[in-house]
Amino acid sequence: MSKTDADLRLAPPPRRLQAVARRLLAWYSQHARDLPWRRTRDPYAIWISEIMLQQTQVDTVRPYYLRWLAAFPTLETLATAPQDEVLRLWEGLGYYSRAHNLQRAARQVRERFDGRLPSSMEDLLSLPGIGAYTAAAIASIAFDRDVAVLDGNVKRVLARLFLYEGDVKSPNGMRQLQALADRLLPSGRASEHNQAVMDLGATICTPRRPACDRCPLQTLCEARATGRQEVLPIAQRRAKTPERRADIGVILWNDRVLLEKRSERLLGGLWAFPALNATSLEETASEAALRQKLKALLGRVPGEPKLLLAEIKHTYTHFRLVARAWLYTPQEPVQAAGLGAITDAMAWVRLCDLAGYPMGRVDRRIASALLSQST
DNA sequence: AATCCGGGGGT
DNA sequence: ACCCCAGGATT
Repeated sequence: MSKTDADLRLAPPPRRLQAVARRLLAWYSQHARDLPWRRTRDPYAIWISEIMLQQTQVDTVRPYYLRWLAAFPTLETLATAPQDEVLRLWEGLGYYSRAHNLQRAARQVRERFDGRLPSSMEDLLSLPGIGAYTAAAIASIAFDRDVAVLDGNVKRVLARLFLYEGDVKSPNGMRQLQALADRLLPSGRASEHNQAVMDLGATICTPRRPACDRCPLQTLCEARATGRQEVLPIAQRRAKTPERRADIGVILWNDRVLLEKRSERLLGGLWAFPALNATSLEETASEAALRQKLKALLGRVPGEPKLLLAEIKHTYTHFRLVARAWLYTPQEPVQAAGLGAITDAMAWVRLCDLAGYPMGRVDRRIASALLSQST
């Protein structure tokens, strides 16, 4: 294995690490944020918060966390909840596999660990949805284990503090920084220490325009000393997202609309209006092609679209979607053929019940447009 | 190692 | 328009 120049410099002496850790704890004792999941020692509640906080900011998570704990106060209530209810409470947070994995893990904990969340890294890592970061966070915060977390905040703080100029998102960068985080961890104080580094990254050592003048580590920071705090950490840029188009069918029959339950990985388990997605980047989806799909679903043609209900642009992680939602109001009864095709993955849903069906952003906005239009 | 997976917030 | 976020799973 070859080490890069960036790696070679990443070996601060123990004395300096100690000084950093000491100042961090002192700062945290005065400036810790008051967060709902810091008012509990319940491992289940801490687990929920950590899953919600994956790739999601504190202010976004806060209301979801409170609502979730009210609906599912214990691991047992989560394990036995209907999937639609779990997804409904997750709706809007994104990365819906997190919600699926939470419930799968809750059921595994019931079977394998007597209903109590395990405290060892090995057992935590064996649960779905729990990776290196989350296992370390739960082990340290809920169980006071001496393990160091490494998340986006920690990577940024360490890269600046110790002038790490490698790619912090590469496997090698992760390895180097995890080793450094491990060395920095003061024994017996993992919970406070980990949260201190993350709070510092979230409030002082921010991605842009860090507030070095308020930083407890300003005199110990190599990036600050060399004026590099705005350019570190270095991470590879993501490619530009392509654009895709879709035509979406809103079939209104009496006071009901047809929904499908998605089985794809994207938005899996959520309900959606029947859609025809363009298969290639250049191809334009068309209302005519959508009508063919709807005919297959209904067993008959849905008729001409009554109107273009909405045009919605939405950005996902890897593409931008431009979607047109067409409203169809078939005159002939569709239930004879339609209900024959109804499975667990399809439903004719009353307009007043739409809120109870978990959906992604695009379909929820279509549902809102439909509700405001039909009143 | 690269790609997929959402949605919101900040600049 | 672009980057970031208390990342993990899959290929």
